[in-house]
Amino acid sequence: MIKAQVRAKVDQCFALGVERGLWGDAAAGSYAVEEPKRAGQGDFATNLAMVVAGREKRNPREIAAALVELLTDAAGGDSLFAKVEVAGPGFVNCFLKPQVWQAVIPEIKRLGAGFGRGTCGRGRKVLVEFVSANPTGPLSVGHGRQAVLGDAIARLLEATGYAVTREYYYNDAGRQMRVLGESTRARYLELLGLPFTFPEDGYQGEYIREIARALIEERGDSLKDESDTAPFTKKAEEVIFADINNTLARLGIRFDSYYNEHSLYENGLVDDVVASLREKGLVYEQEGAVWFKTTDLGLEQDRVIIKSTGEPTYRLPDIAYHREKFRRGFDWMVNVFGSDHIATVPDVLAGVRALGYDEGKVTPVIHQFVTLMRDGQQVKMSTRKANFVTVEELLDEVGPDVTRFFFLMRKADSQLEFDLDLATKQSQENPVYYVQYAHARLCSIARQAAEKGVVAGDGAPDFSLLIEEEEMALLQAMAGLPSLLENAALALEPHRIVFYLQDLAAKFHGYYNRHRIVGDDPALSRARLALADALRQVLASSLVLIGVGAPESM
RNA sequence: GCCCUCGUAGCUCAGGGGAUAGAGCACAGGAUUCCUAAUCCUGGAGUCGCAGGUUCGAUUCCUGCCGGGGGCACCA
Repeated sequence: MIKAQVRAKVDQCFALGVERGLWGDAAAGSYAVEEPKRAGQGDFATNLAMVVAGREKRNPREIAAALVELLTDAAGGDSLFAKVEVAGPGFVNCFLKPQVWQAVIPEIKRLGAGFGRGTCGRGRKVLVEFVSANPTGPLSVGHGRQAVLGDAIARLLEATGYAVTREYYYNDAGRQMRVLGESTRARYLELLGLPFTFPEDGYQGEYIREIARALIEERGDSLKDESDTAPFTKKAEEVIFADINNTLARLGIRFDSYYNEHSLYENGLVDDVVASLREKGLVYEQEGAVWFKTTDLGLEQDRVIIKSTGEPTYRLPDIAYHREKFRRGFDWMVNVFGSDHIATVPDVLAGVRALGYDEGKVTPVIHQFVTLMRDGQQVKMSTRKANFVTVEELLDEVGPDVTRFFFLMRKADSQLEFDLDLATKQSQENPVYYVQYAHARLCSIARQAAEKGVVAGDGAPDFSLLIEEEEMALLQAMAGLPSLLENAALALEPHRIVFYLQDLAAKFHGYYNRHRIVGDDPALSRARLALADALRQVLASSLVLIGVGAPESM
């Protein structure tokens, strides 16, 4: 990694300065090496001198000058640097020799799809829990965002050396499912022309009717006198789960495990949590309910964990579930969910802490809502009335690539406005096609070159011919993938990949329009072709990270 | 009332203790005898919500206020 090399050089010179008494070591670790935003400010810059000056009340530019001397001296003949200079209030700007950047091409060629991937996860086990929608209806666009976000986070972690498990947690018992069964029975009776009562808070979607219809086809009216809702619930769950999984499959999402809340009860793990908490004096009874004394754990109010009806609230199995995650040996647990569930976090973490586990290993990723825009108007959605837009419909309309890309265009914290007008555009300003087109264009160039008998691999391309401004910019952008990927993974922020792709595609399209890749000069053509091939690889690898296709032609 | 989150260009959003704050869309004009014009180039636009504080330096960190969203159930 080039940045790491520069960083190492700067660290080395900082230490050398300490050794020689040029400055103290108080600034160790608190200065930065970064890419300046502006052209002319070098490939990398460090604020070391300003940090030192701040601590020692000295003139930053003087310290910067001393640092420049060290960097140029210590560097010696085979230095990374072409030029190092003091700039602005005391920045030290480093200009790298072109060959340092040019060397990224053979590096990419050598590593192929592995370029950019890292090992900072060191094989640690991480559990990414997402979607976790109960099987009561089709996935809504909110679930869609979460599904895509969770999967992309999982991909980032895999690409940085973590052993990832994707898990879907669900509950197929309880009130919601009962209501689902009752709703299905009501539709069943309705379709048979029999008297029925639809539950007040029932599920009104058309999909319930379809399930009832399927039930009639299978079993006729044999269930008309059934007082138990179980057969209805069972059928509904079956159909809905199949539907959800089908939608997820269309998005390219596969789970490694489905964790059923019910199993926690069957194995006595829920009771066990209550017993453990009770032992620690964190549980008490009041008004027929069982309370968790979260105020003892620094929270504002105590919470009911078992209702007076004897049914646990969602908190209790959630705590038990999280304890199981720890027991299953995960080093890190990432929970992705919508901001409407934000309130559950502190209670569950308090439970985890109370049971003696390190809550620091649990990282919640909370995403804000999605609003759909069509014709400049917000599409009104209401789950209860079932006039919401499903992921399925979205996929029918714009396809999986656009769906995934758009859901990842914003950081999780931001509300996401999904512009259907833009998303359905088959051309021009649709950012998905913009990026994919760059990839397709590169493939096309390679095809054309092959026809003409020019191949990047012919002989050893002379990369020193790649000295155009646009070429340097592309090389630098490509070289930045490893650190970008690592940072995005650690921050659990896949949107950074989307911005990276758009930037890379823009740089390429600009380059393409200005310079001919396969031209009259064979040596230059080979070098540029090698650059194009590396770029194609980087685009493809980055697209894989967000689960979007890399078409070879469009 | 309390908690979380967001507030950056006309719109949608990146960025982030430092050097002239970015992109896309929208708008206006221009580019193709040549590797895909699903492309490129040029143009304008912002007191980075407001007010204090910390700092050599704040749009970035802290506090308060204002505004949008979400939450504060014996729903999940």
